[in-house]
Amino acid sequence: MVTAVTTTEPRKRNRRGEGGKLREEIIAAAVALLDEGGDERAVTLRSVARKAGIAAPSIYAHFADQPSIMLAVVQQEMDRLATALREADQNAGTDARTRLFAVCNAYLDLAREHPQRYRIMFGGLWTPSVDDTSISDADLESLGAEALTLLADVLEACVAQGIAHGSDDPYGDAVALWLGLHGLAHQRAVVRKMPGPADVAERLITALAHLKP
Amino acid sequence: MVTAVTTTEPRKRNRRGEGGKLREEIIAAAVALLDEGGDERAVTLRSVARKAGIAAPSIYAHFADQPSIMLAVVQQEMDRLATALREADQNAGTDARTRLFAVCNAYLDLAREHPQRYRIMFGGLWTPSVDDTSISDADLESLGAEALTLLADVLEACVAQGIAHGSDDPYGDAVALWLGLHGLAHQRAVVRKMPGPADVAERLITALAHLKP
DNA sequence: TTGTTTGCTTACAGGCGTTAGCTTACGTCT
DNA sequence: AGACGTAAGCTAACGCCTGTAAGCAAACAA
Repeated sequence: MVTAVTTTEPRKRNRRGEGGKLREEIIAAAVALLDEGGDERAVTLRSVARKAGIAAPSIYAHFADQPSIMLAVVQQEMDRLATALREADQNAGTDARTRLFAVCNAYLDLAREHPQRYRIMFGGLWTPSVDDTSISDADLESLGAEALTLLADVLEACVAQGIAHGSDDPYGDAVALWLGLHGLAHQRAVVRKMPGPADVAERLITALAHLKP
Repeated sequence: MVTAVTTTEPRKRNRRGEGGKLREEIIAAAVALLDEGGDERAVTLRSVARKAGIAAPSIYAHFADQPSIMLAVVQQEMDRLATALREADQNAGTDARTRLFAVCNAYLDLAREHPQRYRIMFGGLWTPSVDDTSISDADLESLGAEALTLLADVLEACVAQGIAHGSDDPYGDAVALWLGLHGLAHQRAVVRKMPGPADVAERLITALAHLKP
C-alpha cells in the first residue's frame, strides 16, 4: 500500500520560474484535508504532502516547518473572510439595515460553508512559530481590526439612519456584535446540530446592533 | 480537588476496593496537563500516565482508549460548570438583575479561570468514540439544555420583574444570550488579550437579555 | 494458601518531523 | 546543436513519540 490511494498522479514538475506554484498547492492541499471533515490533527506535514502529490521533504522548500503551513492557511482564509465581508457590504447598497444583515450573514455563511476552516482560524490551535516573519500576531489582529472597523461603520450608519439606538462607543458595540456572531458561528462549526430557534442569528444581530423594533 | 499529581514518585498502590481511585487520578492528571498551558495535543495517553505516575498501559484498566480520557474530562468539567451556575443563581437572592449577572459572570469566570478546559469542552475536538456508553451526545446536550433552562428561567424572572422587555420565546432568547457569552468566553480562552472595551460582557448581557435602560 | 485485584515491564508496529544527499529537467549561453 | 548551471523535487534514513498487546509480579483479602 505504498502508493497513491487518493488522487496522486505522477506530478508534472513546475516550469523554471514557477516553483512558487507549489506553495499554493500545498496550502490548497491542507485546506482540502480540513474540508474533508478531518480536524486539524489530520493536517500533518506528511498528509499534506500526500494530498499534494509530492514527497514530504519537498515542503521544506516553501515552509520552514509544519506549523507554518497552518499559519499560511489561517492567513489565506482570514483574507478570504475579510474580502467577503467588504464585498457583501458594497453589494448591499446604502440602506443601513440591509448592509448590516448582509455583512453579518456573509460572516455566518462563510463559517457555515467551511466549518473546519473556521475552527482553525479562531480555535487558537495553530501555535505560531514565532520565527515566521511572513505573518504575525499583528497581521491577524489588524485583520480582525479591519473587520471590526467595517462592522463599526455599518453600526454607525444604522444610528445615522435612525434605525438603531446610538451609543457613545460604536467600536465597542462592534466588538460585542462580533462576539455574538462568533459564538454562533463557532458553535455551528463544532456541533452537528444547534439547539434553539432558526432565527437565532437575526435575534443576535437585532439585539446587539440595538435595532429599533 | 484531587491532589498530588505533580511529580513522578514511586506510586503507592491502591487498596483492594479502591482501584477506581486511579480513574479520578488519571482525569486529574489530564486536567493538570491542560492547565499547565499545553493545548490538547499535550494530553496523550503516555503523558497522562507520566503525570499520574503510572505506566501507560495501566490506563487501559480504566479507559477504553485515549479519546475516552478526554471525554471523561469534558464530562467532569461540564458537571463542574453546571454546578457553578446553579450555585451562583441560588446565592444571588431573588433580584432578577442580580441573578442574571451572577449566572452570566459565573460562566465567564469559570471560562477565564480555566481557558484550556473551556477550549476542550466547547472546541469540538474530543472526537467521541461512539462505543463509550458512559457518556454520549445526549448527556452533553442535556447538560447544555440544563444550563439553557436556567438562563431562560432567569430571563423570565427579569421580564416578570419588569426590568427587561418580554419575548414570546424566552428559551430562544436564552440560546442567543448563551451564544454571546460563549463567543466572549471562547475568544478570551484563545487569544492572549482581547481587543475592545472592558465592559463588553456587561454590554453583551444587557443587550441580549433586552434589559431596559 | 490461594485467588484476585492492581499495576508494571517489555515489545511491536506505525506515524511523525526533519536532515542529507541525489536525480532530473529546464532555460541559457556559447 | 550541445554543454552547463541551477531550480524542482525525490529517495533514504534518522530518532522520537505514539497507541496498544501480552504477559508478569506483588500486594491484599479470604
